[in-house]
Amino acid sequence: MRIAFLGTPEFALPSLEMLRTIGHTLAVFTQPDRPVGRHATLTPPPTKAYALEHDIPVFQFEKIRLPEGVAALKDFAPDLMVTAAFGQLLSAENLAIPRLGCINVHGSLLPKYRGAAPIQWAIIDGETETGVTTMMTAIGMDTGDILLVDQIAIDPDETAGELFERMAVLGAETLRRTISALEAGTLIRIPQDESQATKCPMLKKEHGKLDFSQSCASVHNRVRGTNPWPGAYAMLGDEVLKIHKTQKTDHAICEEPLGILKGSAKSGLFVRCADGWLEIVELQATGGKRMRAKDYLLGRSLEGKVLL
RNA sequence: CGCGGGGUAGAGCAGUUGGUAGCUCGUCGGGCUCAUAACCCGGAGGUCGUUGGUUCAAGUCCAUCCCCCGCAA
Repeated sequence: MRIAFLGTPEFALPSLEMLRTIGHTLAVFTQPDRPVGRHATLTPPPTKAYALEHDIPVFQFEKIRLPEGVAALKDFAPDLMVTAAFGQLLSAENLAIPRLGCINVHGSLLPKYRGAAPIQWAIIDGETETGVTTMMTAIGMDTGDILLVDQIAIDPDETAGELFERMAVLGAETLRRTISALEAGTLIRIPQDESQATKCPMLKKEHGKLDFSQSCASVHNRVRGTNPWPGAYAMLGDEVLKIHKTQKTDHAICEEPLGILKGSAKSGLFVRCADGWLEIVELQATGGKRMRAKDYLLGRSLEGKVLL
């Protein structure tokens, strides 16, 4: 088949690779190169880099809904369109181009966690299970009919980055099964139950701000759900302290103020949350490298200081 | 040339007005203890990121380059 692949970040790579390996004729449509890093170096999206390596034609549009995007799609004349973390909304005109329609790979058990960062939000919310859903792309935000679903368990200490990798691989498998069912004519479309639908917002920097008036579990989930991006943090005086990794403890609590720190290079670093002490395992001070909290404490003490 | 912090022992840091480099941990050896994230004694380990300059003397001042990181995007 001729397949137009619309995807941008790492999450889309395993799916793209799967399609190439199977031997479909591909074209990649992705976001324009973006400035990245301290010197704002213009960087191509991962799917573009992959496509270039494998001689797959690449098209980049700010908005594929606009006439040039539509024209490019029509020009490629795809049988099928596949989207995976594309990052742009499609128009009815876009969707009408491929004869077999458009399939989306989404990182949640729809209709829950519609939106931009379903994997992270599932972890932040403390979910123990999530999954990949393939669906017929519709005009709304992840509202199309469900095709296939694969569930996956979330490890209690798993970070969003780790789950991302596993789900990207799973997503490719779910997509493979979906397409082969499509070719076999055995796909069943199941409308989403709107009453069960939830939407999650795009993740912003502020979503990484920790709140120690919450439970240890909530703070821990926030830390792993925002790792590696945007990263969890708290204020230590007027400096930002990034917190990369935490661990639950069973330390007894008294009347300590929330957010207060205790510990040493030997024992480790602990912060007081609503219902207990949470160990801070890895952190990063402003201007410093990411390091184990115990290493950080070799050079300076945080005993009695308070995180806000 | 977007703003800013930093490169000193294996690790994390300190180093005051320029004058033979310190702290905590680890490590090695010895001791003590029922035991310990315990304690005591002793040792090894650094041409202080690069290159050049100022000076009787530079980790410390100046210049340059390399590398790491936070913010912003």
